[in-house]
Amino acid sequence: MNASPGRPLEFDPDAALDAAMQVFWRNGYENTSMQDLLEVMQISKSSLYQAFGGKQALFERCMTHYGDEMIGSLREALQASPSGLGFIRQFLESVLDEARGVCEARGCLVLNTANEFARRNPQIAKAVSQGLNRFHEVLLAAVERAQQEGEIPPERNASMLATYLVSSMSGLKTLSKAGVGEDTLRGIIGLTLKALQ
Amino acid sequence: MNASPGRPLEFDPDAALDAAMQVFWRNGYENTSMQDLLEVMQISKSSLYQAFGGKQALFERCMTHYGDEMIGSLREALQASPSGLGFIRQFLESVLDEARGVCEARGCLVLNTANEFARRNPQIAKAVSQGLNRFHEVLLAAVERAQQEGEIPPERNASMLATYLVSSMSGLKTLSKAGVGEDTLRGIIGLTLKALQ
DNA sequence: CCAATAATGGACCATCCGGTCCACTAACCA
DNA sequence: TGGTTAGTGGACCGGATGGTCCATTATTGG
Repeated sequence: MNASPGRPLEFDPDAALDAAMQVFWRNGYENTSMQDLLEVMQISKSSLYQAFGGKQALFERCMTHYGDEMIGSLREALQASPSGLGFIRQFLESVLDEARGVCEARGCLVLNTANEFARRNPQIAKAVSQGLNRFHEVLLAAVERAQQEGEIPPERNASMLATYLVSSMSGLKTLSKAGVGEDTLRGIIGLTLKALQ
Repeated sequence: MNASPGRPLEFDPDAALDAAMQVFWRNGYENTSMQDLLEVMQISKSSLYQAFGGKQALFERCMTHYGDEMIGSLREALQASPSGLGFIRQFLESVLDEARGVCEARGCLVLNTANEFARRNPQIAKAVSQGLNRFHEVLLAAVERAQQEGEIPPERNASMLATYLVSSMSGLKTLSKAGVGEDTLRGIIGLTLKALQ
């Protein structure tokens, strides 16, 4: 009764979704064509429409998928981290990998999308907003933990600091994309961390 | 001998360039079509290619034009401002206009372009880098003036602080595009200003 | 008035866009 | 084995894309 009647899928929907996410992440929405998607997803156009509905619907699922993956690994990193502030530093310093060329400077899918669409598309604006909130949640937990651990003064507004960190990360990602060097990014990170005190 | 032989231009190249810049600024490069450009520039396609060479060449000139305009008015504002730090506050708070709906949330053309192209297009990457440097120059002057006026400790690295301000502005613009509210943006600005001390 | 020069409008181009449709095929159940 | 269900490949769609080309028009200097 688990197996549905009829011909089974010839591809792994999760793998296809992940592949699509990677392309959207690298190139943005407008700059990713159907053909690009079909190539990396290893799928025929019919299957894409059958399984995901269309380009924008697929994109929205990619946004959610991105959030799931990112927030998941961030939560793990926070739990594994010896200190809340250490996690925050590690979070900010992850941008250095891009500058060092360890990985592509493709930024963050949520922030990229915020920049590409602004508020022109309400549906996507909502997805962006949700994505941002999820990042905020994790950072809020990290700030509160750092406060309990005495690394951030307890009287500071934790939610505000979490938002500040999102904003800082956004700026760092953009400057990284603009080709700003590792040392400069390090300096900004230092200033940002000092602002938490 | 000043007048060139042949038929004279029927349009004002500066006005056309400015109109093109506005559209690119609002919609980004990929999301601006030739038709969009022709409409706002009030020009025929031949004239556009004749006068500007093509879409990308026009875009690069728009980037420069944007820098000229922005840096010019920022310099004026800095000179007119009663204090260096006051100018910096005013600079950061300009993002609130977008959140309040006073003007469109179209961000900053240079930062938008950094996000849209990353480093995929070397020519445009160079234009972005130049644009960023020009902003850095003005902010550096503002920080140094604030230091002379005793509003920022003289031992702080002025260039680093200027870069930090560029990064902060970038984050603010992105969050504004993402629909973050005015009060939240105000909070981030407060934290950013405190980091200068 | 007549070449020479140069801007203009608009036709035209191949290509790609996202999306639809349908004949074909593969798996399930009876 | 036969009928039902559903995924797949590929042809096809109208429209938009950025870009080219040329005949026409307007202005110059001689």
